[in-house]
Amino acid sequence: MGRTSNADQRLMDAALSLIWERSYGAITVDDICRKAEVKKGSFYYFFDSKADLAVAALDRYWREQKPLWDSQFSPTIEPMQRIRAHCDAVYRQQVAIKERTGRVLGCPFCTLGSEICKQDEAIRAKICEILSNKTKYWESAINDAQKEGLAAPGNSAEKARCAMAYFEGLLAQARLHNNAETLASLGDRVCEHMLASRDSSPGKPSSPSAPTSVETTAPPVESEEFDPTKY
Amino acid sequence: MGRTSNADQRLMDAALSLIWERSYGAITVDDICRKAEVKKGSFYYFFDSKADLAVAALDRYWREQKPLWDSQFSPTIEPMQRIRAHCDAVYRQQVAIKERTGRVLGCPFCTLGSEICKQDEAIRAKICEILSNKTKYWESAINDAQKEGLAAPGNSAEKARCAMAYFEGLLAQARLHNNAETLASLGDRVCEHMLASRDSSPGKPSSPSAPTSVETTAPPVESEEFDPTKY
DNA sequence: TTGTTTGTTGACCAAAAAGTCAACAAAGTA
DNA sequence: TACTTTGTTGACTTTTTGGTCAACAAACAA
Repeated sequence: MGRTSNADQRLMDAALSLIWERSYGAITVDDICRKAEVKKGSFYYFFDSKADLAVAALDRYWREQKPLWDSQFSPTIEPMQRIRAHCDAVYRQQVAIKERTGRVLGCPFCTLGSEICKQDEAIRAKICEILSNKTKYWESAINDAQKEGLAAPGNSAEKARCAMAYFEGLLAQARLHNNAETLASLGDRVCEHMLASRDSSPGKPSSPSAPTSVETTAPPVESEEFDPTKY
Repeated sequence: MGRTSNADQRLMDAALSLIWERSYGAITVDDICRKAEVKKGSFYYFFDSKADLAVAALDRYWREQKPLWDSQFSPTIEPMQRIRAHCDAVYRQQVAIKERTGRVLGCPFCTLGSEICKQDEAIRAKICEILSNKTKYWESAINDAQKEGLAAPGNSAEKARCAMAYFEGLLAQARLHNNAETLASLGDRVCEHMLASRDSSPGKPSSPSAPTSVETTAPPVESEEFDPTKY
């Protein structure tokens, strides 16, 4: 066997919380080691780099959260109630986080995803994978709600994608303004949105373009030379 | 008078485009100088730090964009058409950006705001200021639409905030997945959202809590010690 | 032409960051 | 007990980054 350790787990915990609170680019390997109370030598014993650790930390966090999602989105619960309860839980989570850290932190996956989507493909792919899993819970609830006439008809995958965009947009706003109270009505707003939104492409029965697919076409040329601001 | 220069403007342009394409934390002063073709000595002649430059760059970009917004949201245009045209323009902009850079970049203000909201108060405040300006255009269009019965009644400031959250959420999603085509229906979705969404607080005629106000209460204690992941 | 103001440059320094490694320590095992 | 595996440590090197500065250059004014 040999010596045992949980230093790798302490590193993942520290990395996730620092990334969530600050940002990926703002923290260093030393910061993570300090918070985890692990020496740098041990860091490189377990992980190749900060990016490598980040992927592991995200994966671990999602695996930790999954049972909660399974219970919140249990088929034994009324479909719209699943989403409402989830939103309420997220609201309470953000309030609690603010009480401890002084800050509303929003969604770590979306915040980090926006930050590094160009920088690190492994992290981006992991975030897409997790978000795609989350979407399945929403989609399933919407399907069930539609069968009972509790949600507007239409492509449920598209509806889930849009509802989550709305949900995540409100979370990002709360983070920026450091205001959790705008999330008090999160469940109301999101449920209302799904009740109302018609399908944007009513003629098409099945979606021709997979919405979760990743379109990572190569840049046309060295992107260093281009200037996105010229529009 | 003395020698003239546009190095400060080249620096602002370079900074904005690098931040937009990559992220704030991923770029260095040297990166910015290289792209702007300015030596580091000149950088520090004009700006105190990367954060200082970022604030100036954001301000400059918004002042450049404002005339476009004024024309898109002109009162001479049908209120819902203003929002639709704006969404369409953003869609086309993102397509064009992807063609040149190989990437859908989303909204620089929201991406950066999410990244640095805890890190740099000056940048955060500037972003809030700009976003608050943007909200005014949406709010005014919604007010006019409500007068004509083209949008659901209710607190227009709240409605503008939520519509923008939805809009920005879809943009962030497009950035993460590097897929501009999900934005093709941006205008449809956003307009439908505003047509449908009732007021979340129907009893209250005026909003008691200002939604744009920034709630920056001090952290309860050294936030270094806390762990947001324990929820 | 001299002087003043404004901007430019490259060499330089200091600090911070990443990354390496030989020696050591703890656990189980033959 | 000796051996093997697994993990820890702190001192170390290298690289990157931020930041400074004296000397120089261009523009205009007296």
